[in-house]
Amino acid sequence: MKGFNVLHPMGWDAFGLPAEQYAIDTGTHPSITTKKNINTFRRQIKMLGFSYDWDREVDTTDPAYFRWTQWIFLKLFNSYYDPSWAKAVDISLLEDALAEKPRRRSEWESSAFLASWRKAAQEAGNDPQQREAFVRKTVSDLRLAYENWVPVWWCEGCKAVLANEEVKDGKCDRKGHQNVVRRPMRQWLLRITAYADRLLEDLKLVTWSESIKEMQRNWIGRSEGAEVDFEIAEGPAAGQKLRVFTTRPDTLFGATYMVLSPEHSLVGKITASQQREAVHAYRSEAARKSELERTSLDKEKTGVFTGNYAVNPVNRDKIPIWIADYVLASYGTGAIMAVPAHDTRDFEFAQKFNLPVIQVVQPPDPKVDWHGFVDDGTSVNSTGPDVSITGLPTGEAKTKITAWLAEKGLGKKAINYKLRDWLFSRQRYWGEPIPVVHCEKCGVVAIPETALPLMLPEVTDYTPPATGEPPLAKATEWLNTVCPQCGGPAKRETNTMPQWAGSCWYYLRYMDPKNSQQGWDPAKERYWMPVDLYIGGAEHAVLHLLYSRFWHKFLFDRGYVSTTEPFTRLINQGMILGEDGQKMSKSRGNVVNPDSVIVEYGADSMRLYEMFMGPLEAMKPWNMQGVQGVYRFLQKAWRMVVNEETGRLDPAVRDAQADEETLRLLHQTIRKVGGDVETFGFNTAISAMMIFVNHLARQEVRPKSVLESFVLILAPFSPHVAEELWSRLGHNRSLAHEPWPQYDEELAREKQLELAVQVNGKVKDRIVVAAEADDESVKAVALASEKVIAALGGKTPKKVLVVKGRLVNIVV
RNA sequence: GGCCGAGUGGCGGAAUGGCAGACGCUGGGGACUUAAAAUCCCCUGCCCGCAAGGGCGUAUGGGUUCGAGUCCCAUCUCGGCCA
Repeated sequence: MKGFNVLHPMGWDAFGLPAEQYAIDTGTHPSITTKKNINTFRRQIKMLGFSYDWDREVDTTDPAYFRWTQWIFLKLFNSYYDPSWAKAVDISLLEDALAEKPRRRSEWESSAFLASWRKAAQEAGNDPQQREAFVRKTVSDLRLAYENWVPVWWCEGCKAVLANEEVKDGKCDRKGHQNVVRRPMRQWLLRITAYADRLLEDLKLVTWSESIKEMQRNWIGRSEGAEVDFEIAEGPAAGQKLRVFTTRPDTLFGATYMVLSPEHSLVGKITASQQREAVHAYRSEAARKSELERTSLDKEKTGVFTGNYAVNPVNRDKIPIWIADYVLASYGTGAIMAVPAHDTRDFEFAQKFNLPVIQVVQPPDPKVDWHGFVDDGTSVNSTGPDVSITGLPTGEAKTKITAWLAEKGLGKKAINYKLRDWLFSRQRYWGEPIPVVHCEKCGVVAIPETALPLMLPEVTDYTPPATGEPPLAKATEWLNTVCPQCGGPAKRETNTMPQWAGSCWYYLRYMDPKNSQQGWDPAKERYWMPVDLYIGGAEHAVLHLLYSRFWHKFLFDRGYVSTTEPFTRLINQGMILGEDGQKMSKSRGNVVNPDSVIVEYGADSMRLYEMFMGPLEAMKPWNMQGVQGVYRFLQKAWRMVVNEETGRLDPAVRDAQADEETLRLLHQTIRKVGGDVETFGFNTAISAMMIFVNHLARQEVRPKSVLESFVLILAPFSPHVAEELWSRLGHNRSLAHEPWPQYDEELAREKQLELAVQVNGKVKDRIVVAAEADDESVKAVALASEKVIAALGGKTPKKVLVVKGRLVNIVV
């Protein structure tokens, strides 16, 4: 109606566990269940009359779709991240550089990153075989999609690996299974950490709510500090370096012990024999706990002494090395220097195990206790044989000690992120197959793009083998294949992609959904991108939205998209709760089924009520009586036009001139509704339309032109009723082709205004003045009011304030 | 524990620093009807008062301002995310 070309699509992100679980339980192929559910959702959505462009419908489980998900995976597999250029680059450049191929020499010579790897390759030796092995390892280590053995959450109940975010309170968040343990497995990972800084930086380019941005910042968790090397003091590992990350290098002199995470690779080597048993027992205990349990502040601290010591580089002190589960292998280096005086967790731990606490920071306020003081202050007791930071404020102390460490080769400035690489494989059937094979001779080999889509094998048994291998391992015919590189025997990758994969790029497919030659046509991409408005639940704040941004930036680097960010504006619609104010759930029995609401009140009432309930972003409870309310409004709007007795146009509807008041209200309503739509204030837009209908329904003459304008502004909210009224008003073309009504500022203007008159801020009277009256005459009318004179009680006003169109305040 | 957000009638919620409670629901009264539903009209924040009228009110306490639901400080409660 406003003449914009709007792409308003709908699609289905349909890979995932529920359909697979159902398949395991019933033997029904997940694609059948998925199709059935899609059909139900589509029917319900169509019933509500949303004007989605169904020609653009996508389904992430459709081979014509996931072919391109797999294609993006291959692009990731065939790229490395070049920090000196801060972008992803085709892996062939790395290969050429390491092999010193003349091809693209000037290109690879200009990368400092490639230069350092070339140097490493030269140092690997001159033996061609050694050299080749080094190149091969380096190339596979630097890919953006890579394999690694990682301790992952293994759910005994699901027989599947869970992502960190699927484990809540040490339980499986999907099915509530209790038996979740850490276990190392071969996994695929995507190097999202390479993009950490850009994902952080570019948040300033998008119009999202501050809270969502903040969640992403916290999730990425960038912190600046230093890496410091301590030396192992005793045993066979003596002299080896134990690296820690700390955000507080200024507190190094207060380090009284060290803590390794139980999983740390050095634990075995450094543990003294008399402590071996205790350490082993503690490690297996820790494997069962979730990070939440382990790092919770109110939890009683636990830990075991390894029997070994480390040397503090700043003062040569020998300090004991412990292991404790409050240190996580996945954060920093998996080891910390403990400064109990100025870290809450270290302090608790030291108290419990009677470890020394040394003050090294003086709080700015001398009344504040330094025990457990974690903020900035002034360094004290921080003088060693070679360096001193005593007397320096925290900021300067950090800089000085870090510079000293770097100079002595004992450490360096470092930035650490909480963000981990994205665990990108699942041991499941119902997901996109990862398009690589494992060849005995060539290792991991990507299948050629022309062989995509790589289909899932048809199977009858969806249960995973108890070995922990994915279900696809059972499909032997599919599994055994030939290597695309050497033609020898090879096995297909049996892991599938996680549910997030398909939804990472679906917005791009909407722009060109039927293209069989490419994922999307670059010209169409340039025309439509970026997504102007993205509406979704806040539950996607960190995962989907971060993954999607990561893929988009990667595609940008490789030249496949033209924008650095995919979603310009993001709005999080609030959740609708059940009538009891609780989250809707089958078990609570408070679920509202749209089908039955539509049968009783119609689709327009359902739509209108959802918009009228309150602000779009707020969480709000459903209320059937509220539906009844908007239903009444629609009925009234209907009767304003159609006579219920005759079923024809009401006699009050005439080709008449509208009176001044009606016309004014109409133009005010058009203005209000139009403005509210821009700001997503649907609830107040509907309220304005209610006021309009309440007025017009009372009129004995209802000018047809006024009704027509009203029906047009009602249409986006209540399309079915509006179309029908439009037709009853004598039109035989859909109103969707009509222009949005314009309002006339002059006609919308009030001619007379009622102003409040306050004496010392309290309302004493109301006066009516002409809208264009100047301040002086308004003042005069206000001061002439009897009630005002009475309230003044003979006193002379000190000041009289006139607020245009609002009120007069008389100060005495 | 940290970060973010929010606290307004019986309920959902309105309110560019300018008349708090728009609009809707609920409840009450009335009209129409044999009756009911639907519809229409009136009332509906709390307290005092027969009334006219007055007082108090946006979680709590303070502050800025002619004027604060709105801005600032502190506290409490709830929600979300993280640990």
